[in-house]
Amino acid sequence: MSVYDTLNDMQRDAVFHTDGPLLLLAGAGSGKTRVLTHRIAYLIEEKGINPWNIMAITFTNKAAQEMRERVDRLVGFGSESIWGSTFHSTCVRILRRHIERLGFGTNFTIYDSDDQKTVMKDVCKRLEIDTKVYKEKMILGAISSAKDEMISPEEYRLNAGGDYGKQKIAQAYEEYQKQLQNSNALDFDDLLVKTVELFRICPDVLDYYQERFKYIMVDEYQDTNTVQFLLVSLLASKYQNLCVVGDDDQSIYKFRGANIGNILNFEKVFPNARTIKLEQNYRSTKNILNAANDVIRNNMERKEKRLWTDNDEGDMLECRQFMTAYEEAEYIAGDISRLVREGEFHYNDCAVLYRTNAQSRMFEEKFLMANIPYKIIGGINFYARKEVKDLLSYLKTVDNAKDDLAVRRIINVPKRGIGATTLGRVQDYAVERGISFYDALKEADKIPSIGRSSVKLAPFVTFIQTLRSQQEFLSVHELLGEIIEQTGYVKELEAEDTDEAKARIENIDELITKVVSYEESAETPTLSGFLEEVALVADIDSLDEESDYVVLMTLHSAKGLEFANVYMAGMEDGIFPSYMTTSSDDPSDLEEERRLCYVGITRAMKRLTLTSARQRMIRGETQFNRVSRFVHEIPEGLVAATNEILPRIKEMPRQNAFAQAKNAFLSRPFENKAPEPKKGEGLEYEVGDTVQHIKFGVGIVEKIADGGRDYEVTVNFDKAGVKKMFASFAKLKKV
DNA sequence: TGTCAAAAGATTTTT
DNA sequence: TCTTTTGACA
Repeated sequence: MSVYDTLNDMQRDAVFHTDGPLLLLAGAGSGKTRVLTHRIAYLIEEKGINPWNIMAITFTNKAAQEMRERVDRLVGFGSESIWGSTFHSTCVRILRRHIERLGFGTNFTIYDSDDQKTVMKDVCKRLEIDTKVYKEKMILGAISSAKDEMISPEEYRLNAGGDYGKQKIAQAYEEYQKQLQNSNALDFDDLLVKTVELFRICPDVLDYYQERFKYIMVDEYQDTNTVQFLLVSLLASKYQNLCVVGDDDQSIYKFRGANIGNILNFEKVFPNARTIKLEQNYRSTKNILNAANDVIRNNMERKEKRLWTDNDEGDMLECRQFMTAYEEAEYIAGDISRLVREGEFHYNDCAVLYRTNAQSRMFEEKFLMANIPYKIIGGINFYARKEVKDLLSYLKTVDNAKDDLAVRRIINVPKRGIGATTLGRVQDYAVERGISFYDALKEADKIPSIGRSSVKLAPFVTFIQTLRSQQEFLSVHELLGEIIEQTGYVKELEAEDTDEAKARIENIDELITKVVSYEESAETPTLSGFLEEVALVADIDSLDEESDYVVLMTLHSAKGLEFANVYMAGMEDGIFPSYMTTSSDDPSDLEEERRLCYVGITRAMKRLTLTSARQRMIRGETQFNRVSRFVHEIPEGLVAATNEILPRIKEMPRQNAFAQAKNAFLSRPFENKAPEPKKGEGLEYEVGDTVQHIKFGVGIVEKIADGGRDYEVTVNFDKAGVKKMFASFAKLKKV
């Protein structure tokens, strides 16, 4: 009996197929993590591969950590030398060693989206781009998409042709890259782009990593974009030992450049690739899985497959509509309280999933009132909060004074009486001489236009220089402490004495905790090391299964997780699927939403509740929404409770909203206004048969007529008399 | 240079 | 609705 005997045939196939390219199409809950960990274990134990030669790319840092732990349990050694991380952190690690070949310093900083926006604002000002016409965000979006496809500024300009707008973007793109280079900074996309560039320009470096990563595994492959694909194929091109795991039905990041072609064309790029499908689900009950299957079935662009499970039928799905989002949240809070009280679930078995982060607020409020421990994942990244970023900027300035953004962010925090005019003059001086902003500050007394303002700048420079000189004998948390002390940052907040200020102090305390725990866990803790770790953590990485709390997050964040008891909230047309996709003329947008719904449903192991509200406040306006079309795609037979709304109306809708409101009130779950044609399947009864109807009772079929898309059935009911109805709608059962 | 109020913008999802 | 940005004024 070996550990591999517990796998099913398909899984075992995948584990034993170690050499040559392998495409693993793994449905939701089909045990792909098990396959990956066993595969790694097999490589190490049976094939004698050095763990050092194995690379596993996962979607989050947490997933990588988990994988390592599980391999450790199987093999007992070597798991720590497996290279397991996300695409982004992999690239950072490589670039820290070799980026000098591309003209950057190895201590480059990583710009987050806030930083990007600041740079872009500056670029627009410099190029005199009217940001009312070309929004910074839109330009950045265009640049990001270009980078996803490895399009350089020059190429972008050439592709733009005579299009004035695109020419402008090309200009901005070029200038933006120049600015980043000057600041020795890379944005998220650059991490990938520069790594591919590095491999292309330096075959010796590529060769080194090809030798290093003889066995490569990529998880969540359906969400990789073109650059990521290039990166992987470059690395794998020598030994071809590449195993990618994905599920086209769970591709939910197209908006971020994910290229589903990476899955669909895998066999073309690697002609001798083997494909293995995992279709047995081990996670969910039959009812939940069937619901998921019936929803995803409506997508046209997909590889046909149907997951199955040996698990029990399980409970029916719950489906509830409420008057307001308020009541919806109250119900979910109450339901969780009840289930925990009755001992059926723990808090950490429960998750509330929603489409947009904004929806979390209501739940937070209700959970607080109901005394339910909870954790919200996502929203504003911890490290993006103002107070945290301020302090990090100090650390960054000490670490790498080329990071102009960090320097400029903190130069007047706390207030040092340094204004925009002075900063502009320093900036001009820096540009003139081709030196960094900070270096210009150091020479402030030599800048003639500044005059007496240089007196204000000097203490700042001295402060940073002092910290730098102390850096070698201070630990990171001592350094941070010094900054907080010297700047009086916390003192200032304490003086404010507002709830908001208190929350900020808490965040700062948490930052200190994070620094300390970094120093405890890292082998050789350094300032740069800490800053690097911080730049790439996702909120989801902080999720911990040990703590007993309910998790609240977006459907996107939920990918790859599972919970015994799942609530999908805000199941309303216009929310989910979002208004943007329902009004889009590209039907594939809606299909992505449906995949997101599929991801949501398949997170649930035992119990799934879908909720919606008839009226909901959005941006200060009351909206009336119908129950989501996705809910209608779930067969009635799988659902227990449906619409239990009491017809009480708290306030009359405004006149102009009346028609909209009427529509919403008229819509009920499961009353499909356009029933799915099920003609092809035929009917289980014919003329003369006795049938059962859910409402009208027993009757005899008198006539079946071809009604075009559906059959029109005439039935003479014992009690209700003769009725005409559509077959797929009436759901008649033969008795 | 700093403060306050008005105006604009946002809400689709994220490394 | 709530937050962020802008602009006027002290």
